[in-house]
Amino acid sequence: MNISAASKAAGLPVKTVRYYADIGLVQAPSRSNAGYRTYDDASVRKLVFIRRSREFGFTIEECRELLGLYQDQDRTSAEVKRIATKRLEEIEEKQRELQSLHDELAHLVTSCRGDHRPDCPIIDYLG
Amino acid sequence: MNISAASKAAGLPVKTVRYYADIGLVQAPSRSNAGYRTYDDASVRKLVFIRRSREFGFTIEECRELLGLYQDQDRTSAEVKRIATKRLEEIEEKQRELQSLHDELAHLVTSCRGDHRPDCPIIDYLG
DNA sequence: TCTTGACCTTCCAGTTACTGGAGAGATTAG
DNA sequence: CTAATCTCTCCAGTAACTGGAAGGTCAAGA
Repeated sequence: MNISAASKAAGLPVKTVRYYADIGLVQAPSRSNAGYRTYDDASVRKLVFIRRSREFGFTIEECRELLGLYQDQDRTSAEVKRIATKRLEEIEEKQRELQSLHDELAHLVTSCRGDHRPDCPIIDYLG
Repeated sequence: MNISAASKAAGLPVKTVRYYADIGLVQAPSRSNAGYRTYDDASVRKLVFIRRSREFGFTIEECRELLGLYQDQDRTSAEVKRIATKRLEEIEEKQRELQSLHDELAHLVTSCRGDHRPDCPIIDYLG
């Protein structure tokens, strides 16, 4: 499988697949005579694993860690749960921040008449 | 006022204040004989304006736009409201994404026993 | 007066996770 | 055979800073 087939199968851009190989996340198993990267199903599975983990907001380094656990037959589910729980807490923290941001900004937006006059409570508040 | 006094007054790191000058967001009004940047109260007010806008998640370019409106006596509150409303919609979109992410991950975390055995629904789901 | 330490300068590099493009070689279809 | 498509490597850029090196400046104390 050449890189574009692998990238389609994994749902990732070709550039990204190459990038993941560069940073040592998922190497192409081998090269063709012409030097083309050749992928097999196992690599594609790893790429899919990474794509999904990234969609969950795990950083590349967390993906590296998860991938290590994914490939490790002896890992305990406790280790995986620890990482996922940490990530969940980060999401919850982000949600709280976003909520207070939202409320404050929504208040400003509703209190601004939004007409052609120059007085604006948003600017007054920011300045 | 030297840069460190201005940075304290504005609540921003010195590096960031210098950076904002480099990208033409807030120039230091003048330099001392020794070449030190000298800030006045007006610059500090602009820095505070930017810090608060950044805390609201406006990008640097949006800050530039808002700063233009802030300094423009002829701007209408409608222009400001337009930018703030756009930002509010982005926040709401982000909240929805984060919520579905949260629910999915929370489901996985609760379904994982988190013991010393290797079977783990989180890994099963991601892989 | 000298020195010490805090403060200031510029410039370069690194961060995160890619993305775009140039220039060149390989492969495939018609 | 040629044109289109694919692939390669390498370089540079994104956003918004942050860290550090090397060196100039300033104020206070011995």
